Amino acid sequence: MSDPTPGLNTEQLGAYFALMEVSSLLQYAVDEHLRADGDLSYVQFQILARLVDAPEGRLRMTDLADGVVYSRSGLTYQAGLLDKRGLITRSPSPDDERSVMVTVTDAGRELVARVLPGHVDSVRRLLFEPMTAGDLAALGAILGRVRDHMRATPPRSARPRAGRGRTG
Amino acid sequence: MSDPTPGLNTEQLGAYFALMEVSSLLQYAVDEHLRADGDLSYVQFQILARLVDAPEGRLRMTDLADGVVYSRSGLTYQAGLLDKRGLITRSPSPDDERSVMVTVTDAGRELVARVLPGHVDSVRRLLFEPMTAGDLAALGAILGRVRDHMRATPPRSARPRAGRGRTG
DNA sequence: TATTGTTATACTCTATAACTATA
DNA sequence: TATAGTTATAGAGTATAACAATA
Repeated sequence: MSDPTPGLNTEQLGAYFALMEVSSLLQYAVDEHLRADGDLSYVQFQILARLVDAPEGRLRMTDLADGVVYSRSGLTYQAGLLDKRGLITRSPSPDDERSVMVTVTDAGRELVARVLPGHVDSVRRLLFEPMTAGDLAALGAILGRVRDHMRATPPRSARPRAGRGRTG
Repeated sequence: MSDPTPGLNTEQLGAYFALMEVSSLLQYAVDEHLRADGDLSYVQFQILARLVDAPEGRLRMTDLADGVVYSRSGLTYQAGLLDKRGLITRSPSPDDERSVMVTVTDAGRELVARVLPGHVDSVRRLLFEPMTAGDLAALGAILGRVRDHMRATPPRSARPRAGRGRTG
């Protein structure tokens, strides 16, 4: 990786490392906040945030698993934790008896509301503070394109969609 | 997060989400490869790569812990695994009897060499394929600046440097 | 006293596989 | 048969605290 980089030039290598370090530091900082402010992991926050954003505050387990990179059992585990804390409820779906509807409770909404300002504040301080308006536009455009590309690129060996990896 | 976003506008939110998703997908893909090609986790690869890059292929434990986001005990654990596999050796430092010098073995170097092409290839396919030369330059510049900013920004409550988090 | 590193330990998270039930 | 979800279980990883040795 010093010089004889087989395949990536210096500029690419720098961008790659910067990306990984930035996201890792950001992830770390955000996670720390969520834990301190609301005793939530990043994953748990994502689940709650998705529910808060969903119509009527509810989604099926499958829909949740589809967004959060996760195995089904992992989601069940996390949902169990959130359920135990009274932040969500789970009930059988009327449409499809196999499905489980997950619903945010008021307590869940309150927690998200309580935690969001600090979360957003970290992101602004760490990520956006050193950026110009032009940087923001460029970054958003580039990363948006990359994300679409990644979503469209099969993980080398095609895999079933739901649960982006290692589905049991 | 739907509309009444307290503090981040739509553009910022989009860039933030894109960044997190891109890095998460990339991390995931790269990790999968390292495991398949060399039975290495990303962290283990980072440790080996740093050693390969170091003069004479060796670093003190502290220097390693300083680069890889880690607690000391976590590094000891990982070093133990790499040691057991014959990829590194550990020996007391002649200078400072407290320190431990970690050295990559030939087997360690070979493994890194074997794994690197696939690693680099994933990164190119996923991250750089959809980017123009201009994109690359812009991304590198912006993220480089952000990284420097993050490194300089104390984690809200100042902390000792080594072991970027929760040092005992 | 501060620093370096290890150990013991407990805990969180994730994945796998087997299972139930509905479709 | 395929899909939705749970459970049991095992394994990887990480943090904390106590510790030993050296500075």
